[in-house]
Amino acid sequence: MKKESLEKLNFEKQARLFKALMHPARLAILDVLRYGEHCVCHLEAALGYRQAYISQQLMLLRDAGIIEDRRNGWNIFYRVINPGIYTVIDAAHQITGTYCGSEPSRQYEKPLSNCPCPKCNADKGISLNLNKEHACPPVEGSLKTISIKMEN
Amino acid sequence: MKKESLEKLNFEKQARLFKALMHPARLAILDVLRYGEHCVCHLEAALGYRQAYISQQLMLLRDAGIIEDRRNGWNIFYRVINPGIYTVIDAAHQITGTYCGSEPSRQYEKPLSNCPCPKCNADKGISLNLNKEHACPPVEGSLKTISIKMEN
DNA sequence: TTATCATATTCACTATATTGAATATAATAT
DNA sequence: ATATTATATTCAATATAGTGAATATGATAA
Repeated sequence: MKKESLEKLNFEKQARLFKALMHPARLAILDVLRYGEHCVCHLEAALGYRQAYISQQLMLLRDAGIIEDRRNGWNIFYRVINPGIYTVIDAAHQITGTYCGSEPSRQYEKPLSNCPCPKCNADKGISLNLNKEHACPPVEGSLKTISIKMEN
Repeated sequence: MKKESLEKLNFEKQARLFKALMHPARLAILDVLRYGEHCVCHLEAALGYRQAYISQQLMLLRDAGIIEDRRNGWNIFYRVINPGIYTVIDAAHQITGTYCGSEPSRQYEKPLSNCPCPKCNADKGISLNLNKEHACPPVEGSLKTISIKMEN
C-alpha cells in the first residue's frame, strides 16, 4: 500500500477512537470504570441514566474496542481493555483545565445504596462468585501523564 | 454549583475537545501544524484537499479553541495554541498502534513545489516579512508520552 | 414451566456533522 | 479604480449520531 493512503487510514483509525470519546455519557462511564470492572446496574446507580441508555453507550464503546464484558450470573461486568485510554483522557483533562494536579476520585468504588449488584451488597451475605481474575482493577493507581521533550 | 453538575460540565468540555479531533481531515491538518505555523495554501498543497474544505475544518478547529491564526499579507498562518494537544493525539496513536516508537515526520516543513506561500519560496527571492515571534514552531521536538503508576 | 431480574436490541424521530458548490471578503499589485 | 491572490463564509443536500419508547434475550429462581 502507498505510504500516503496508509497515513489516511491511520487518521481514520484515530478519528474513530476520538469519536467514541466525544460523548459526555461515555466519558462518565469510562470514569466509573477507571479502577475496575462494574456491572450495568452500578453504572445506572452511579450516573443516574436509564438502563437502556447506558446499554446503548456501552454497545458503542464495545464496538469501538474500548471495553469488553463478562457475564456473572445476572450481572454483566464491563471493563476497559487498554488502560492507555486514560492516558488520552487525562491528557485531554490537562487541556480543558480539569483534573489538573488533583487525583481522579475513587467514589464509584464504594458500594452504592441504590445498586443491587453483588459488589455493592457483599456485606449483606449475597453470594458473590466473583471471578478473581477479572475482579481486579486493570490499573491500580491513577495514570499520570507527563511530557518529555526529545532530541531530534 | 453542585459538585455533580460541575462534573457533567467537565465531561461536556472534554467531549467538545474530542469532537474536534474526531475527523481524519482535522487530524491531518494538526499533523501538518505539529512543528509550527503554516498557511492555508501550504495545507492545501500538503494534503490535497480543496481550499474551501480546509478553511471549513480550520474554522472548526478555531472555534474549538485548538488553533489560532495571524495574517501576513496575502497569507493567513495557522498554529496550534496549546501543544498539549499532541500529547492527546500521541496517546491515541499508542492505542491505535500507529506512530509507536517511531518519530512523527517533519515532511511538511520542507518547501512544497506546488505551494505558493512565502515559506515555500524563500529561496526564489520572494519577500518573506515573517514575524519571527510566530515563525518559530511552538514545540521543537516531538512530545513523547509515558505513563507512571502513582502511589495512592 | 413460568416468573423475574439484569441487560440488550430495535425502531423511529430528531439533531448535528459532513461536504460540494457558489459566492464573499480582504490584501495587494497595476 | 480594477484585477488578482489567498482565504472565508453561506447554502443546501446528505449522512451520521443521539435518544426515547417499546420490546427481546438470557440467566436464574420458584
